[in-house]
Amino acid sequence: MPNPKQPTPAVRAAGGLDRLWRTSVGEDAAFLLARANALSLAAASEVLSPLGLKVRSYSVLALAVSAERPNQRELSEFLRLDPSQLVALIDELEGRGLVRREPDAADRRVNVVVATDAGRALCADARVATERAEAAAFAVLGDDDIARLKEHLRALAGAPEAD
Amino acid sequence: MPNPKQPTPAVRAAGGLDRLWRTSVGEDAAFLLARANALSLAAASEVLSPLGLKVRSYSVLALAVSAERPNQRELSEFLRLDPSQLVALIDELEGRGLVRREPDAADRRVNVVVATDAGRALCADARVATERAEAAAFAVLGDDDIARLKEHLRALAGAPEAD
DNA sequence: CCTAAATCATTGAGAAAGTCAATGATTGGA
DNA sequence: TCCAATCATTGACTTTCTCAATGATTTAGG
Repeated sequence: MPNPKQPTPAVRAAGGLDRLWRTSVGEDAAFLLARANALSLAAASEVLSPLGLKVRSYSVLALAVSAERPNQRELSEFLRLDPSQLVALIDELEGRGLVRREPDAADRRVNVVVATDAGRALCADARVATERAEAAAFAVLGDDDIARLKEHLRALAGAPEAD
Repeated sequence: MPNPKQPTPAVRAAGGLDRLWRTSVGEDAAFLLARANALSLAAASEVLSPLGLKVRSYSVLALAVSAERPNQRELSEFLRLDPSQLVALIDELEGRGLVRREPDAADRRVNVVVATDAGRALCADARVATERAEAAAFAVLGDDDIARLKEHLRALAGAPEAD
């Protein structure tokens, strides 16, 4: 039996990365957040790609589907994207007929981004796909853990207090 | 008093983005994760930049400081970076004398990445800076909420079970 | 042994994403 | 009416991501 004090080459080869988890980095909340995010992002990307969507374009589409009629600046701020990235994103969605730029009646500088019927349909599909993927990614946690986690993330993410 | 049924232009102009939080996107765990991560990343970047570090290089440095003597493949897997990105990252740290590539005695293909004394010193500074920033970013949560959140994130991030 | 397949670090190229400054149209306030 | 601010857009530039290919080395099978 190998000496457990020093990790043997065999241990290092096996499952393998556990010893790095024991470093300070593995305790760092920012790192955990980044890693969890990377995994969830990868899971979502995978199920969205057959629909011709990326996580980014899906976020825009989903907000365009909502009744809130967001404009580009609001999307930019909410999604933390540069306004110029929004332009490209919306150009692409609009080119595919999923979304429309509607001039704001009250302010002609502003474009409101609205989903078309095709956009709504695709968004619905995308939503069931990502919800399934999300459920799988979060399956390591129990339902009330997930609920608690979401509450905490909402607070961190700067969501307004629940009414 | 304006009719609360329809958001008035005044409301939309004010704090402003609350109504987007009420969409399905604002309930999506993946979105919350992404947004919380973006904020924590921005906070860390800000305090690291005066030290000449980015979040990426700090992660590598912190792991190089640990006693675990990670090699490049392990760093790549743990940090979810392409091996080629590690090369560039380590080149830069090594050029600044913060880190050293040591040939692995047991396998000559492998480089172990170890921090120099200068690297340890800088990492210590960076650590207090990021810990302070992290504390500020997580201050909206109470201490035991933070502990719970970290547990959940560890599970999501694929950390091994605690012993 | 010896060869074949696999692994590690590296290079390089091209796509995607992020950052920033400048512009034209429009609005709102002094 | 004029001036500063705001919105969407463009363009340039940097950084990051993703992939395929390579040389050195190790491992496994015959």
